[in-house]
Amino acid sequence: MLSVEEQMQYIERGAEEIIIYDDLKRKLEDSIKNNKPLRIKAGFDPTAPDLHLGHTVLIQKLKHFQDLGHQVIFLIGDFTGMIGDPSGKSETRKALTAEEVKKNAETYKEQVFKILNPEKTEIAFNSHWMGKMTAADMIRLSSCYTVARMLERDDFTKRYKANKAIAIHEFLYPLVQAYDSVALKADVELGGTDQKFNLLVGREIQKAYGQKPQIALTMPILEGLDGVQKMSKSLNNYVGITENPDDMFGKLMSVSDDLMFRYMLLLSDRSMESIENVKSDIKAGKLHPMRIKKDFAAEIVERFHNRASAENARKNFEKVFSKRENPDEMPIVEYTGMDLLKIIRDVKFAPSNSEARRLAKQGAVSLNGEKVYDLERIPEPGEYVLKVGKRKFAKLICK
RNA sequence: GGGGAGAUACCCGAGUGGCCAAAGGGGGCAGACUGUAAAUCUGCUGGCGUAGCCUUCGGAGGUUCGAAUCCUCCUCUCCCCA
Repeated sequence: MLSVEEQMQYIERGAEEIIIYDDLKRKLEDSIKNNKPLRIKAGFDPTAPDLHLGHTVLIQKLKHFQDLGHQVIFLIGDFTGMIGDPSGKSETRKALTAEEVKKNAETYKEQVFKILNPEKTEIAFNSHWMGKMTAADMIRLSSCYTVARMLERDDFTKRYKANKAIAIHEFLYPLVQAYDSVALKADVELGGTDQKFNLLVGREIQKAYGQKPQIALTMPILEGLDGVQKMSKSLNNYVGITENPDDMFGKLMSVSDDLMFRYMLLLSDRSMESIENVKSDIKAGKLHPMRIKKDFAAEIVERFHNRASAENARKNFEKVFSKRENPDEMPIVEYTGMDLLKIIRDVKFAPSNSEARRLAKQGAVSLNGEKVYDLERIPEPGEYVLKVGKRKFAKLICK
């Protein structure tokens, strides 16, 4: 086992904040002394089973702990998921059934184990203990925390001040999450910076239940492809880890140069130093940012797929976007006597006729490279490449 | 329990009887430019057989030639007082 200092160095890397730093050292010391691994908890919401790169920031940190020989606990918040959380700015989350949760959990495992070692990972569902909790238990739990302290949470304060609704059960969620730490006897809980409050509540509740408070370790929130808002599925600015190589590569290439460095810091294993070097080389004109970006995109694709598909994605990208050629592979569709409008609708290149007409009007529709404005037209029999917008291609066979 | 304010398209938000498919911004999409960068510029952004028609302004009724706008009831949210 590595020394405390060595472990700390590894743990600290990329972390936003560690509360309380010195306590973590102490826990590590004890762990070494007693040859007892620390219990590292991270919770995930089962409502969105598709993980994206934003989640992987946290999962990689879990992996670091795992590499150091600690016990990683992957907690699935199925209890909360089954209740459904109508809060927040995003649309109402619907309550999930037990089956859905189970299915989502399976998907989760599949994805997470691309990074974590399944043999060494403990998977927990909070319904195991939350489901058994009685109303009396819940009230007892609630009594451990005050409204004033609850309102310290940033988003609660904001919504409160902005006269937005806060439902009572939203106050309960942090408590439930905190109680998970009690049930799991967590030594450390990981979360994004947006989880800081909840992680801290965990400390308080653990104390109230006679446990030593966990260490709260926060990781930065990864910005989405827009570079401003956090990466999330609902904002559609994400790169899913199960996406196909071409999309993954393309999305990573569409990112701004500044964001690329940020991604490198949080998603790659490159050292801070090497990232700084690349940055200054680009500034000095020694390196072309596009080259670096391609290498980086390939690196990520390789992690979730393999080397061959990463290289293939790079080639496809260069072909379609750099050289403006057609991709090697595209869906083949066959029609007889159908006009373009219907064809475009049929291949789902446009969600409505109006939208298809709009696209044509704007010069976004082309057949064999020639722009088409009249969608009523029925193509002569033959083979065409139909292109709509920048990235929708189909091989069209008309009879 | 009492009093008041409010619910508008993906989001924010203007609109208080016809000129409203509904200003403006954000987002999104498309085109130009490029490194598919970013930034910028331009256009589009409910649906349909695009002439014109149909459905939309929390929900249900009503008044009116005509309602997002007026009335009644309902649902939900916020504020103040208790």
